[in-house]
Amino acid sequence: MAGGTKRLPRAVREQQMLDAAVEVFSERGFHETSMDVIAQRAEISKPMLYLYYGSKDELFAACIQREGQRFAEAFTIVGDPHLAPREQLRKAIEVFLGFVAENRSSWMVLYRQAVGQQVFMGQVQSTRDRLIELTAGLLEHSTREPMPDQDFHMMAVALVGAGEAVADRVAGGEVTPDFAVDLLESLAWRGLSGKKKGE
Amino acid sequence: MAGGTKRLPRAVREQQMLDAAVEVFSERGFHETSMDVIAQRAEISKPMLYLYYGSKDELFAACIQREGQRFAEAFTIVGDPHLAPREQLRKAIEVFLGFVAENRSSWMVLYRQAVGQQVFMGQVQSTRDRLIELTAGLLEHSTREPMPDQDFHMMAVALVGAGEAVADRVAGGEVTPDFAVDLLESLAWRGLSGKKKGE
Amino acid sequence: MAGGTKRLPRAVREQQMLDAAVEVFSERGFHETSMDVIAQRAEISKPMLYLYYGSKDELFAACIQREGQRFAEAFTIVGDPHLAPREQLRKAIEVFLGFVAENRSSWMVLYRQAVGQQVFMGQVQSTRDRLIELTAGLLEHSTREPMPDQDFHMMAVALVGAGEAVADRVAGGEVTPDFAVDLLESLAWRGLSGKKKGE
Amino acid sequence: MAGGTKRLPRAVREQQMLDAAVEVFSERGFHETSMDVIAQRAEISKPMLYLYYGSKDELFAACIQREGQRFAEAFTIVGDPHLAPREQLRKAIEVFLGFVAENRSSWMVLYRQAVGQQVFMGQVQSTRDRLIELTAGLLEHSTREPMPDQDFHMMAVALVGAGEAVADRVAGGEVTPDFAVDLLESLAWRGLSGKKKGE
DNA sequence: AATGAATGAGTTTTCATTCAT
DNA sequence: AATGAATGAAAACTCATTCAT
Repeated sequence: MAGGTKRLPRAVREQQMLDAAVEVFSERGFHETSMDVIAQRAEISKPMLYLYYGSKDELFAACIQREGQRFAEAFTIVGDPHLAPREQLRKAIEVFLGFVAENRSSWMVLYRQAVGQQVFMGQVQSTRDRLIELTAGLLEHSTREPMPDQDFHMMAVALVGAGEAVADRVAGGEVTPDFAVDLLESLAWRGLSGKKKGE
Repeated sequence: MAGGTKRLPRAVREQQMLDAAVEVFSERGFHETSMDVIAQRAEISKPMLYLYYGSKDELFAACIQREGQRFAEAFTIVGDPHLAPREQLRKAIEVFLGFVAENRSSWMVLYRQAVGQQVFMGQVQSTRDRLIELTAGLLEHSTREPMPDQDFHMMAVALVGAGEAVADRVAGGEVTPDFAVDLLESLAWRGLSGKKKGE
Repeated sequence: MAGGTKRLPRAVREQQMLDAAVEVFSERGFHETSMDVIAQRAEISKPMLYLYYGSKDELFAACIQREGQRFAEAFTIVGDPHLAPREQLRKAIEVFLGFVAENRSSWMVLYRQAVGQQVFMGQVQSTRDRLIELTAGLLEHSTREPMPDQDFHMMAVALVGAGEAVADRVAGGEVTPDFAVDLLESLAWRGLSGKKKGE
Repeated sequence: MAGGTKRLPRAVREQQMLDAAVEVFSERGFHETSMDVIAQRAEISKPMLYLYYGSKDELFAACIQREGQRFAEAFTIVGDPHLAPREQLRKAIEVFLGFVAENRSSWMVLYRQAVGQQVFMGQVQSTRDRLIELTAGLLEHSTREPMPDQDFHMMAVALVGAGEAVADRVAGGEVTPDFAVDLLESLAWRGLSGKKKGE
């Protein structure tokens, strides 16, 4: 009878909770965040959190999961076979940095939070691996240079690493996504030898 | 039977403690590590830890500090003016990955641990920044392409990011340092356009 | 076997905890009392104490607060304007010593505990000050002697001090409240010059 | 050979330590004071403290002891049989408040510190008792009113209580010793009925 | 005579987690 | 379906106290 005790369908509640969790985790970090605070933010009681997610770890995992999902989905467009591989690579970089720029508070921080929590490293790595494989594939189709797969893979590792580093700066507002895209693309294709600003 | 409860001079104990701390922190992560465990590993009592380092945070900071120091020192060789800038860059990459390969359990993990602990980000960033500036300088002297400083800086950010990503793989034993050095150098100079294995 | 682990409404538990806390603090003193012991005495778990009161200091403050409150309330009767000032003063002394006699284990000891704990001195002094002002007012209206306010105030300080000292003896069972009331009243009015027992 | 390690005769060291201890205890309170700090202040090592005083409690006891002694000694003058009893009482009040005024940082605080530490209450009480007996004796010889000893004793309790309360104000600088002496003497002899300022 | 080095034993405090309603 | 009430378990930190030199 008292106000505020709504009966909501499960799916809605779940999202409401994840929203709150992502928010708080991203603001304060995993360990600094207590279940109390998440419950408060989600405007539900702690037992509800446990009913739906079982434990703090599982809740955090669910957060990474969902955000990773959204991230991955952003890349579906890249596979467009109408585009030349080079175009696809550029597109991929755009999508990546674009996503980061628009979701800094949620994804970037979750990402940076999850890294360093041994327990979740696996999940992060798996999201990252998907990105690396995607990149490796694009590289392979974009160049005539014949290289062993292994090389493409490691090159993709390096490029994604570069991308993440730059993404941090984008998220921090230190560079514009546009500038960063050019820079990364240029790095990928020509390294220092051919970088020409704005070209 | 265990190593003996000797009276050691302060300086020695300090290092002994840091050794243990670096070890445990690197194995379990900052939050998952209790002072109790560090004390056990160092074969001393908890109060000593506090006597010497004041708090868990300060102890961890001291770890980062020392390892960062060692890391930085490894680079002193790079400044050698007898070498051409390109040689210097290659040398720097070698040093970087070499250090990581030989200190995986301590530095790499500390590095990865410290990131994501808001409080220590500053310290990590400052070590990283030194590396970035060093790199930016090398880039600037290695190319004839005229670019704004800002561009060199961001390019260095990207390269260091790539280096860190590759370093993770080196630390994980997935690639040899040699291979990784070639790859990074190649990326830096020619990007994909000119990568030729073993060249 | 022990009193039962029931779910009690907040307000009830709060009092239960304060009761236990006052008891233990009064028996052992502030510093000698651990939260563990209070929790045991209250038959609840330590986290509850923290949930309700936040910290040991705050809990102790709450104790002083509540007991000070009860003490102050005992004096409401004194303000009765139907009584002559002299009657009021006597009444006040009666109330004061009566309260102490009946609440020795809680108030007197808290009072004596709180003094000497720098942090809580303020709170004690403020309760004491109320008493002093009350007394000063009564003195002022009870005598024809014109004196500066300052004098009444300091005289009240002295009388309250005398009252506290005697109260200690009352609390210790060394004198009866009745005897003590006569003595204090006599001291207040005539000093040694006119003390006549039972007059 | 290094400076500062003097060999001092036992008696000197003892006083040096007590001086430091009284100082620190009075500044910070018993529980808030650590042996470390006392040792530092005394410019000796902690083991010395233990060698000389055995334990923190014993050290504090020694502090009270010494200060109580000094206090008691101040009263030797009072016993002067050349003076009339009334004069002696006035003198006693003067001595008491004078002592407090000049030793506030040491004695007053120790006094206020010791009260409330159950363990030392006994010692404080015994110093206080000496004062009360002294006072009771003076009262008995100062008045013609015949009263049971018990009455004199309790009257002395009250007066000493008043004295202590006023002493606090003197120590706090809220009143001058002179004013306070008049007030207390007046209270003792005439109560409110006859107080005449400056008379 | 004197001390730097070392610790056992507690204390407060904080959470993730679960009943009982 | 939902929650206020409750706790077990552990972590950081402190201090009086004692060796070994």
